[in-house]
Amino acid sequence: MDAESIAQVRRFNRTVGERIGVLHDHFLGTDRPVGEARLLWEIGAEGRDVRRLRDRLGLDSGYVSRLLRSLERDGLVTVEPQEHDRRVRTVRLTAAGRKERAVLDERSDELAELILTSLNERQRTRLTAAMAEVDRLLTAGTVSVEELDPAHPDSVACLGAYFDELSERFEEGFDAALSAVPDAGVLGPPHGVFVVARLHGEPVGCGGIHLGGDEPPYIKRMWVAKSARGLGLGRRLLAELEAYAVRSGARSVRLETNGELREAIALYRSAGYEEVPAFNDEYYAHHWFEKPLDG
Amino acid sequence: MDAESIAQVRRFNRTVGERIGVLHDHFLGTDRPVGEARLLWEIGAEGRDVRRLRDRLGLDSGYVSRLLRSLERDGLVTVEPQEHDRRVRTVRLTAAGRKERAVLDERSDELAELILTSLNERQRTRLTAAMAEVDRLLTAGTVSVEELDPAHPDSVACLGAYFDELSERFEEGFDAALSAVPDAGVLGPPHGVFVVARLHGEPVGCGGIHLGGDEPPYIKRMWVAKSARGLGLGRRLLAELEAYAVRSGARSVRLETNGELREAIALYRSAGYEEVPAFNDEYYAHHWFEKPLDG
DNA sequence: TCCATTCTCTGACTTTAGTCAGAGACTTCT
DNA sequence: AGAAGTCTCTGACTAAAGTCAGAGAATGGA
Repeated sequence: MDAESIAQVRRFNRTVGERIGVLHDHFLGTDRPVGEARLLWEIGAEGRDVRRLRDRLGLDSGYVSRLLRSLERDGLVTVEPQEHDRRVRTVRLTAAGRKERAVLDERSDELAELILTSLNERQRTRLTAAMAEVDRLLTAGTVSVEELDPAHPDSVACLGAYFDELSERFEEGFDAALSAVPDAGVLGPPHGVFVVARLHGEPVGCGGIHLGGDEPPYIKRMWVAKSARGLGLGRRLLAELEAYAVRSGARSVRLETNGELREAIALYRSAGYEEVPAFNDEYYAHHWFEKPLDG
Repeated sequence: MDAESIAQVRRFNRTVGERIGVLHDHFLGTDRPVGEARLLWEIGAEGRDVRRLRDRLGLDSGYVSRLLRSLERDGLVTVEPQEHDRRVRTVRLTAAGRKERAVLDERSDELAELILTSLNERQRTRLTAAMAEVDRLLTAGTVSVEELDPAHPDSVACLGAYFDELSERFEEGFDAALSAVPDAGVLGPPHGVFVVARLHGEPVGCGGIHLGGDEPPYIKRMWVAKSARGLGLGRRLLAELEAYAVRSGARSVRLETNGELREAIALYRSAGYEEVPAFNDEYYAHHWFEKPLDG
């Protein structure tokens, strides 16, 4: 790693820590300890399971419990057992809690404004653009990719979201039953692998590969959630699947795609895929690609 | 302020807070409470007065005192009365203290590396570029500009640094005695104003304007420290001085500059200054400018 | 010289933030 | 049905972080 990059990151950490970190805690924590405020914020408008809260904030279970008790005493939240599993408890904001949360929300806005007001129009535009870039790239660094059973709830959630998106984007809609690999099962072990990307624990992308005897392996169901686009995640999932193919001794990989999916096509081309004649009769495919693997 | 900018700043605050803030404290605070570590860091290689430390970190005097006592017990710092004012005490790092500080330094590097390693080469370049931009603009937002007596030590420091820089940049050197406004005093009240820019309390830029009877006011001694360039500070100082001219009822302002000072010339042109025939006999001037003020 | 002010320190506190070891209610697996 | 495991909670702690009211030394100005 070159020293100049490291020095730049350090300068950034310092400036941002001073300018935002400090202000942030001061702003949020005026009426209420920071711990409680963070918790209140993290509960969200919909309510959340206690264990999720703990995970998200990385706190001890006893500690969270105590914080919740304190918020409950102040009438800001209610804690009730979940319908289906009465061990798990769900926290929900009361009307007062929502109000308090709205105050935090406002404070966040004020802080943001405070940062922007000292700049002129042009600087402001540049700052927000640069912040968006930093935000995107830092977020990209926290996405994890793991192999998962295609039947795992998170895999199923990804595939569902993918199919929904296809229905929306294809003029004729999308029916999984017409698609050549109707059962996602073949994408999992033993003849393949299915990977899921997570951001803060939430599944935000997936992809699978199937090893088919003498034929080159076949990549399918590549998807990235709208909220996680622009992070280079598609490329990363693709690389993961190709690496698996290489480990399995494959000399090339194949995939096909629909003409509507322009970003995907661009990704495949830029990742070294070449268009080839149709190698299957996938109903929704317009383009067939193959990439040689020299690993 | 538009909502989208605010939303972007908030997203940024959140991501950065999670990714850097949290890691930062964890990294620094492994052997030593965060408070002590921050203090140790802030003392710096040269030593620092206790009250400056307090100011910089925004802490209670009793608290700082206690932290220092703890660091002293561990043999990391020495605290001694200042030469000239024995009420003020100066903290200095011992050899052991410098060693401990070097460890913190290394941790900072490691944290920076950690952030970069999860990215590929291209993303890394983009990230550091964007960070530099954010850093610059956030810093720009904390620079304050105030009117100051030209004889104030900070004004004198700026002018000294300015003259040193001119000596370096002009092939023939620079001698203030040959310059048309030899006494900076005329730039202060009652016939003018002298402004100094500060970043974290340190003077980093200056400029003065002199109202000369029937002639248009005359801007002189505009300077920005190397460490503070790229923040749009020159433009800001200029605007400040022009605003003063407007308040004084002037219809235009004038200035002259040396051909070596290319950034300055570019700034003047882009700020609306037009080159005019020489209106004085400043020894070091090559270009004379005037800008109409319609305020 | 005296008085107001500045600066740092000490003692006596409080509040936050967090850890750890169970206990008890509930689910899931066999 | 019984055992093993999950999830949340309580009690009993500790360490860190910070506040507040003086006390005491030193300084600057009238």
